[in-house]
Amino acid sequence: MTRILVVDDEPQILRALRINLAARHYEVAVAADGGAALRQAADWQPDLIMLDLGLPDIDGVDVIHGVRGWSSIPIIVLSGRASNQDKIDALDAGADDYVTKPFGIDELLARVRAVTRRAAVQDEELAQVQVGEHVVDLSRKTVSSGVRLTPTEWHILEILLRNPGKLVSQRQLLAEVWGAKFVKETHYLRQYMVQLRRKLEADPAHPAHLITEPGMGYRFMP
Amino acid sequence: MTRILVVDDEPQILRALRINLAARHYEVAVAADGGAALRQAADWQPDLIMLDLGLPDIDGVDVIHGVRGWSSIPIIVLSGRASNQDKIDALDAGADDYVTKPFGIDELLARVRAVTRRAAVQDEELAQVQVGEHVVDLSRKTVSSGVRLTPTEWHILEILLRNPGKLVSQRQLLAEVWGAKFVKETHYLRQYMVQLRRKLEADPAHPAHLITEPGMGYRFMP
DNA sequence: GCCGGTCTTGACGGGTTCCATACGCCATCA
DNA sequence: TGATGGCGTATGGAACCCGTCAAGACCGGC
Repeated sequence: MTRILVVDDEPQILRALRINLAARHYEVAVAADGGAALRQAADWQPDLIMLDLGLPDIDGVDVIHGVRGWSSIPIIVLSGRASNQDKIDALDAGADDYVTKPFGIDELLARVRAVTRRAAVQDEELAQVQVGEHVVDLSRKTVSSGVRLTPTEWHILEILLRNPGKLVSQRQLLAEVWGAKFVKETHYLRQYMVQLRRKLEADPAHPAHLITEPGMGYRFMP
Repeated sequence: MTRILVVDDEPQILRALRINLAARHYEVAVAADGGAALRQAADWQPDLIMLDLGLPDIDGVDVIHGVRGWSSIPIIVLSGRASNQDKIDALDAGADDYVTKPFGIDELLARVRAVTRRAAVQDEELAQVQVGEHVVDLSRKTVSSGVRLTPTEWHILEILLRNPGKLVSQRQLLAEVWGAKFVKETHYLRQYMVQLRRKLEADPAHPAHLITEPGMGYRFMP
């Protein structure tokens, strides 16, 4: 189910959007200011953000920057300001679409579908990945032959599998799984890479798919 | 260079868009009706399509369907019809954005950047450089034929490859890789240039791509 | 309160990478 | 022709990183 974070400081708009989106079977969370929005975006990991530019604490464009610093979640801007420069600033900051109030709910929903369409295509393609003898299903969180993974193991494996063939730095893995304060704790990774290889590799001592790049990071080889 | 196909039946709009886009260094092709648009899209392989809905031969939504049948090229719809249903139909047919005439050229350009941004991210990942017999992929941190590089080797090679044909001073290399305090330790560089040439050059004693400029620095020749 | 699974933390051996030193070659210039 | 400076190459030890084992801490369900 698609998770949408709605950010607006007007309670009645928040309420109207929540009801309309929930009726279309979206999962909805709300935030009333920029600080809450950034926190929610990080904690709740929405699939899309609807962002009003006129927030009480932080300027909307800065919220976009704040999110784009670590994520490429689609962002649709809702705004009362119809001026061209506002649109340009928001879009160039990293917004995916810009809708001017007042707007029809049906148009908004169509834009939501348009923006999420691409991301959905990519996710579906990545749903199942072959790792040696095993098939990993990322959306259903299952592995063939009854292999079971712990939450932390899933988290690490997902990051690696979403970047096939690409080097993923230890720093990035530690920051995404444990948080920014743990980027030096490389032995956490060593620990879990052993576990993953034991569960997925045919010969855990000589891994063929979960590869170490000494001094740099790890890599998933399809 | 980004290639944009502009589809509109009004010659003056076609002309205005062509001039404005060309001024921003986009490569532009035009089509005046739906048939020509579908042909051009297939033949010319644009990176983005700007599509007017009011075409003389085919309905704009059907043009979108025609393109989406075989491609996921980004499509921005330009339209005089401001009705909600038109927007919804176009977006659900597969358009990425919908702009209502009249529009500001700056807003349109911002939307072009927003729509092409995601595709651009994927293109960046094709940052491959040919070094003699080998192909170096900077984003994935891989070299063809199983050649492996250490972190320091990567660091030096990246700086050189990102400045193709340009002289990079020893001072700059030492400062970037080891820090400002090491700008005199030129023997570090000699050490690692040997290693890089051994791993990448066909004849390491007579390098063809990783060139020394005596007394000044090093240069990567494509 | 007990128990199983999971996550954190510590310690150790082996291998690789990095750094330091030494030496030979070559071009330039006196 | 000899001195000099910059460069390429070889080699050894130190530091670092990784994989592995093991044990304690934490957390949930029963």
